Amino acid sequence: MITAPERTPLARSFFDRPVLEIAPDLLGRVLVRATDDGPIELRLTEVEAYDGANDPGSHSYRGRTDRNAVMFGPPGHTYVYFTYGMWHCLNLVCGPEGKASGVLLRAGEIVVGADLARAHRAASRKDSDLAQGPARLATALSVDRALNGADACSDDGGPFRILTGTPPDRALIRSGPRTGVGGDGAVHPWRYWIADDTTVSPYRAHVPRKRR
DNA sequence: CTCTTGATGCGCT
DNA sequence: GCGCATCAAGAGG
Repeated sequence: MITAPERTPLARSFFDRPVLEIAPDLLGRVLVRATDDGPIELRLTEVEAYDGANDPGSHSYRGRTDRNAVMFGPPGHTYVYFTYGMWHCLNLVCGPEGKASGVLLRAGEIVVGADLARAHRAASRKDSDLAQGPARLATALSVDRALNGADACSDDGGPFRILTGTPPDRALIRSGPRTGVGGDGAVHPWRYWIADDTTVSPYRAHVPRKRR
């Protein structure tokens, strides 16, 4: 069978590189989420890099725990965590193995299965809102912790695949501080997005929560 | 459009 | 206990 080049799955070696190379290179790639009701395909428009070794913003900064264990495993797998008491966020583990780095998938454009995504995202009205933000993205794709550690680089019928897609012109790639990351982690411009794309989430600086 | 706030579970110190 | 890689609704401009 003939496979279009943009439909070629990314090899695991794609993720076995320094995370700061991988993160901008993920823009324009297509994440395929196979659900029981059918596929949902997401063109990535916004990501953030987390580098466990030197990065106080990373979940793996203080070493391995039960929660972040998959970040220390082989690249090309998912890392799903639960936050703010009600949301999930989806990351891709990057190599080299042992570095515990990863990329948070922050936003994208639903290119296939918008009806399925909308069913998961009852609050959304506009198509551009469906995956505009990390927890919205995970909700639209029906991702929770049951999918933590899934292999996204095998074609054995698992819940995820990642296709080559059509990366944007390098001139359209922007970078800046990561959303919601404070402290020493705020200095790194490790958020990457596609310029002028309506599915990119609005930037919010880190704000310590007030006591009540 | 922007800004504020409540909702909520749990990992970590 | 504190604080989080957040979202959605509501108020105000």
